[in-house]
Amino acid sequence: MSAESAFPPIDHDHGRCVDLLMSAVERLRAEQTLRLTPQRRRVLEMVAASHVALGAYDILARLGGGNGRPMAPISVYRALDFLLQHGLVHRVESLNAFIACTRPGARHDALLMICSVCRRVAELQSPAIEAAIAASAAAGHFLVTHPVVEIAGICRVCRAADR
Amino acid sequence: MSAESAFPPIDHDHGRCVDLLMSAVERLRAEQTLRLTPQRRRVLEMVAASHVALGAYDILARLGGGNGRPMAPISVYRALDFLLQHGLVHRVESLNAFIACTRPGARHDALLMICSVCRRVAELQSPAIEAAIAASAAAGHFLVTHPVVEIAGICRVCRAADR
DNA sequence: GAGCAATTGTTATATTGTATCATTTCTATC
DNA sequence: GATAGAAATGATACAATATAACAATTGCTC
Repeated sequence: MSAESAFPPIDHDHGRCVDLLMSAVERLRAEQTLRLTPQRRRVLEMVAASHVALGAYDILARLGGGNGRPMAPISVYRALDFLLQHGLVHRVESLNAFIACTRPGARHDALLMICSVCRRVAELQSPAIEAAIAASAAAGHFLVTHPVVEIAGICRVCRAADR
Repeated sequence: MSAESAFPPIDHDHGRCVDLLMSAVERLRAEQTLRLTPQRRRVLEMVAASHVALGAYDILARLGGGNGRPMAPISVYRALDFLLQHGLVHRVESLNAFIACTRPGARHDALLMICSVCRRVAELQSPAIEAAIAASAAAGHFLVTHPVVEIAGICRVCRAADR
């Protein structure tokens, strides 16, 4: 996702975002062993449907009236763990929340920008940041397993709206 | 703190680390309005005494037998908030925990490396990482207020011990 | 359809963090 | 030193996030 499209207008057609993600997931599923059960799919769709990071209990609340009785928290966490492991969602550590991955299939660490006004989270691509982290780590003989980069601030849309 | 000294030997003289921090804090306090009350000081010393990030409830447990009855959680959080605001500790988002700042006085965002083996956390200085983040943000017209960088991995000491 | 692994259900509980209002302590000023 | 306002702390309750443990079910393979 380019820097310019990272924070789309608030009222854009978000259905397209979801469709893009789900079709990417379909491709993955067709190719191989991705057991995307109905529950997992519902959680993924829920996360994908939001540009705002959702907490596990947000998801839980919105899934309530699905089939029968509401899911237990542990079930949501289990679904999220699965989705995390398969690179379909990212955990936002500084929010204790989750956001859909914009590049499913390409397993990667996430660089996130988090708008403190509209609360939306955008995924960023930056070889420069990754390289700088790798260089620092190497200098300290530190073996990187999972870099977390979460940049809090104000997105271009909210900055523009503030004038 | 240089990359080489970021993760000192496990058995180094950690008293020196604490002393260095506390004397830096003393200087701050002498210079100006830093109301370092006994409670706040005890929490700071507790955090400074550990290379491992401490959760609020860890601190709570260790402070128990101080004066009279144990502190309430809210008191620990209040002390931590104060210390955060004055740049004496950093919050480790991915651990829900806190680590002493190694450069008190110089208000700054923290770049952290977190060893998943020994659980120690080291603060890193890297203009390159900061510049790369600033550049990415600028490209996306994103106004950075608080960059979070927490690099999980294995420190040089634990890597060496693993051979 | 029998056996095994993976998933989900159920219940309970652990961990992390805040809200609210009362009380105490500190500081500045008279 | 008395005193009033601000800052800090105490006390109680509760909210929000996350996991443990074990039972039941589903799906896959033979």
